[in-house]
Parts: sequence; C-alpha cells; structure tokens
Amino acid sequence: MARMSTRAAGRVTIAHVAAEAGVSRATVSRVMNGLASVDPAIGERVRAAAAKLNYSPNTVARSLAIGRTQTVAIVVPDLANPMFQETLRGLSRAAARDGYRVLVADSVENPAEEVILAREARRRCDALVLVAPRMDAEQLEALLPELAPAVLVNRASAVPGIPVLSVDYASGIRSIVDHLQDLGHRRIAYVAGPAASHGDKARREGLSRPLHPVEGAEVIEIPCGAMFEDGHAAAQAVLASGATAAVCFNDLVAMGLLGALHEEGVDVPGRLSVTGFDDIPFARYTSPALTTASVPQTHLGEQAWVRLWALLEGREPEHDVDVKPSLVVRASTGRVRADA
Amino acid sequence: MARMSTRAAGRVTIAHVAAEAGVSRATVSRVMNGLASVDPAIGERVRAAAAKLNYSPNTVARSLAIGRTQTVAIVVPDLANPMFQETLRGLSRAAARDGYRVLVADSVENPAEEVILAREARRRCDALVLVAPRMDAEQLEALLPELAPAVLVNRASAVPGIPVLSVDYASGIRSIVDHLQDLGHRRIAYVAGPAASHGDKARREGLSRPLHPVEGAEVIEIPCGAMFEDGHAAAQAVLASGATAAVCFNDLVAMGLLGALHEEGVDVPGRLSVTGFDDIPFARYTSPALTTASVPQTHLGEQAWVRLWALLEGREPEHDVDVKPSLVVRASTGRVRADA
DNA sequence: CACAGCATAGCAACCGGTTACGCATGCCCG
DNA sequence: CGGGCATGCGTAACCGGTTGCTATGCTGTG
Repeated sequence: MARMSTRAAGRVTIAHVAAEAGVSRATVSRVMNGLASVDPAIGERVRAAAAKLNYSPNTVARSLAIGRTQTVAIVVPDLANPMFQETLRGLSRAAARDGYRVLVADSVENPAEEVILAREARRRCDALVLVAPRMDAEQLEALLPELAPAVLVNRASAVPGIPVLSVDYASGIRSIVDHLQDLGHRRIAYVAGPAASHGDKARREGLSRPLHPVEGAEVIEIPCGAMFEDGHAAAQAVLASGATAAVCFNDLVAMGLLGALHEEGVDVPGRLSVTGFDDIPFARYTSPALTTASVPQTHLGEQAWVRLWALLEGREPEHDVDVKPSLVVRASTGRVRADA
Repeated sequence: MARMSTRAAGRVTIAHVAAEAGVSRATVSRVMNGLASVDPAIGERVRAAAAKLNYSPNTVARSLAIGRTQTVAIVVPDLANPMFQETLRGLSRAAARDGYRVLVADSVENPAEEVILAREARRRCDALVLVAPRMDAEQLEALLPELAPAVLVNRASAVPGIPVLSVDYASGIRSIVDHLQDLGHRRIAYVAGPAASHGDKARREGLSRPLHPVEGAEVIEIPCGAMFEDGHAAAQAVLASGATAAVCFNDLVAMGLLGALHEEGVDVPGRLSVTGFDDIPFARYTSPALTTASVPQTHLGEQAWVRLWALLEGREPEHDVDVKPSLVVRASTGRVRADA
C-alpha cells in the first residue's frame, strides 16, 4: 500500500506553475524569490498561475538546493523540566522572528543517548543548541567541534568557535546564603542536587566560599536530587539536621520540600526558611511564595539564538554570557527565631 | 562572505564513499540502507570506506528522494503553558521511539498567526499535530483538510480523516461540582476562563447540567482568564461573592488564587474550598495541595503520535479519544463550615 | 554442453527546487 | 545605421541521495 507522504499524489510543483504561466521553471523560481530582472507582466502571470494552482514550494527541495534548512535543533535532557522548557521557548520565539523553526530532541536524561541525538539533530538542521548539564566534560569537548555551528547552554567549555551561555551558580548560591545569614541563620542545610551534575558542583563551590564570612556559620549537606519527589522525601532529613534554613538545589526540590513541610504542619519561614533556585514561573505562587535566585532561562534561549544567527550569517558572535542570578526575596525566608 | 551552512565545505557525500570503495553510488546507497542483494565482501568494503571517511548521509537529500522527512510538527498556542508542554513531551517521546523528530511552532496566542504557522509547519514535515483551542471553528474546519495527515488535540471537529483527541471538560467540571456538593457546598463560584476558548464553553456546559441536582445550589460566575495573574487578581471578587467554594478554570488560575488567599490570610479550605483543572505536575505541590480534575495531557500527546503513525503508515487510525478527566481530591477542598 | 534462471552491481532517471551562463532582444549613442 | 551594452528569459547543471531497469557473470539443470 502506498504510504501517505509529503509527496502527496497530485502535489503541484514548480513545473506545473511554469507550464500554466508559459514560462520556464527558472523564471517561476525567480518570481517566487522576488529576484530582480523579471518583467513585471510575467511576474504577474506567474503569481496568478501560482495562486490558481495553490502552489507552495517544496521546502525540502529548496533546502537541498540552497544548502540551508532554516531550522535549528535543540537537545535538552528533560522536556519535563521547566528550565529547559523556558530555554526552548526563548529560542523558539527568537528564531521564529528570523524565519527559523526549531526541532526538539529530548534525551530523557540519558547521557549516552544525548551524544547520538546531538549528532543526528545537528545533521538535520543548520545549527544546534546543546543543553547537556550531565554530559561528561571530556566527551563534550570531543563532540562540540563536529556540531558547529552550535552554542552551549548552562555550562562552561572552551572550544573555540562555540559560544557559551553559562550561569554563575556559585554567585547565585552566595547571594542566597548571604541573605540567610543577614536574617541571622547560622546552621544552614544544603539540599543537594544530582552528584554528577555540573550545576551541583558549581553550587557547592558557592557554598564553600561565602561572600561575607560569618562567625559560627556552618553548612550541612543533605543528598537529594533535582525533582519534586526528591525534595519531598528529604523533609525528614532536613528537619533532623537542626538547620534553621534549607537552601535547595532548585525550585522543584524546594517546592517538594515545602509540600512535605506543610503536610507536617511545620511553619515556613517561622521554624524553617526555605530557598529555591532558578525562579521558575511557579516559584512566585507557592505558599509561602518562594525566595530564590532568578535565572533568566528564557533570555538565555533568546541569546542562544542571537549567537547562532550570527554564526549562520558568517558574522562574529557576540561575547559569551555568564549570567549572575539575582536574588528574589519572597515569603519563604524570614529572620531566625530567637528560641532556635 | 560565504554563509556557514549544512553544506559545509568538505562535506563527504555518497560519491566520495563510492569512489573510495570502488563501487557505484547506488551500491553505497543499498549498503547504507541494508538492502538485500549486495555481496557481503563489497558490503564490508563500503562500510569500511564510509567509516574511514566518517560519512553520514545527507538527511535533506534523502528526504527529497524518498518523499518523507521523518519529522512531524506540532503547533501550540503558548509554549509557556504547562498543558501544551506536556503534550509536546508526550508527542516527542512517542515519536522518537519510531524514529521521528518533532518540530515545534508557538503561535504566541495569536490565532491569525496560527493558521499561517500550521500551513507552513505542515509543509516542512510529514504530518501535523494541531493544538488550537482558540481558533475560530469555521476557520478550523476549512483549514484541516489541507493539513492532512494531521490530528487535532483538545477540541472537537468532524473533518473525516482527521483523528481527534478531545477532553470531556463538561464531565470533569461535573465531577468537581459533585465533589463540592457532597462536601455541603451550595454557593459555588466559577472563576471563568477566556471567553473565546473552546475549553471555557465546555466547562460552562458542565456547570449548567449538574450530575445530581441539589436543592438550593447556585453558581456565580466570575470573569477571569487562564493564567496565574488572572487568578490572583480575581481573589477579591471571589471573596465578595459569598461563595464557599471556587471552581477555577484551570490549575494556573487556582494557584494564582491560592497565592492571593494566602497573602490575605484566608484559610483554605476552612473558609473557602478551591479547585483547579488539568492536574499539572505542580498541582500536587501547592499548599494546600490542589484538588483538581486530571487531564492526561502527556498521554494525549502519545496518542496523537499513535494516530499520526497509523496515518503515515497507511493504516486506519484507532478510534478517536474523548478523555474523561478524573477527579483528584487533595487538600484544597473540605467540608463547608457550619457557620458559613 | 547449452541454455534458463538468478544474483549482483551499474546506469541513468528522478525527487523539486536554484542558479551560472549564454543567447536574444531592444535601446542608446556615436 | 551599426556596434555595444543592459535587460530578461531559457537551458542545463547541480544539490545528494534513491530506485527501476538492465547488463553481466555465475550456477544449475536438461
């Protein structure tokens, strides 16, 4: 049985239009692309023929001929994660403004798959945005050159020609810790992320080098993860740690923790202050609203496009970006209690 | 200056491999596609040549030749909305399992743009998933035939050959109202969605035909919207209405409302019960956890793929789906207070 | 031993556009 | 009035694969 396909049975091609208008295919092509040096009268005849036949050019054929697909790919580790969704959205909207479309590939948190996907996605498109916080650094360096033009989001690398958009997690964490210490907190729990992740490593670094060292300050580390459930499950350990504040790996973990604390009847921030990281859209609407460090992920997606666009146009891309997250104080943090 | 492009300077083509292996391009093609009737020895030589030259076939050229792109498009009104993100994720993962990739197009809530986008996206791909809750019904019917193969998500239509995956919003709302009435609520506020949307119309229908009519029951309608801010802004109106329960258009509105109520110090569910709709991943982690009607959007995305896949393979797609949302009772609803 | 029949690889057309090049036409100007 | 040049369109090659048809060589059989 015949497969349904792009090549639908009676699909009208440029040859049909040419015949209808009584000109050559070349002329039709020139008219469709608005190229100069075609007689206005003929141009009109061609447009009329195209309209009559309801012609629209075959994108694939065009791509093959001109060597560009007008499409870029983005590879993310998990489409369920709000951060990557934001990046995708920023990229998609920015690219759309320049007439480009976006192909998504979700590696479902599988680093091995990620390499395959990146290669394959890149081959289908003109350029690639790679978001791979878990990928082994060495493997990444080896992979990057063959992906160009490409940009790397959310982690550092030093491959020439590959723009990097990174987030200064350490500085973000420091501003959070600073804020908590200002409120009098001394014993702080770090509800940690996935051990293998670049982001977790960077956050630890921030914890170990406080901005304004304070007498008697200490950080207790609590192994956790990156999702709601992880935060929810970590509640007991956090409470048992004797900390007066919990600095969570990200907003999802913080929300999971908040949920568990609410179920336990623990007062936030009275008994325990809680902070997140990322400032996902939902962070503003938790109860209490979440204090967090804002990472402008949508903006990173847009900036990724700006750089890809420069590379595609043969221009020099703008300088790399290293965003400093900004502290957003909401209701989930408060002054440490006198009796604590 | 030469543009960077898919056609990189020294890109190795099938002709190079053929030359290297001392065979024709046709033979290389057959080997690469694992077609029968090629001498094992030659097959090995070709594979060796391909490996040596690091050859990988040009996807665009292949697509042109075989008339398939192995890509499907999805058009959504707003990539920031968790519901559409879920659909995208379900689609993307299911399609990936069958070797297909997904192109996304975000109409940014612009119905006019939506039509253009859908046409264009469809032309680049083998098939289309259309999520267009706001699009005018007449326009939709006119558009659908030329999009085939395609499936329509989240709304009804009767164009033959276009599978539909719809959600029975009315039934979902009825189960929520039922639940509230069981808890003793009589005066219920409906915090409404966008007037133009298909979903809002369907929900109203559910409200007007309760499952188990109850003496003295009444519904007060409060105009609102579909986002956090809308729900947040509607808090005063809800409180002023004298209702003991608020049925929100969706989870986002409910979360906005919960946030405002928390700020006002209003006890939920003591003073006011609140329900959402959709059961987005965050609904479980609000405080209090949100009672809502669960719409399996990821599943819809997967089912969309199953049907597209059938159409692409020339098979008869499975019957249409009309999901009945299931009530998920959490902590944001409770028995009406005696003194209310 | 001759010939039918089959397995295998190459030729060439094709997918549907784009574009370098060349030819024909007409205009300007010497 | 003729040469030069600009303009405008068609011819054909090309993008990089796939595939129907055919030619060749080998095997098996009568």
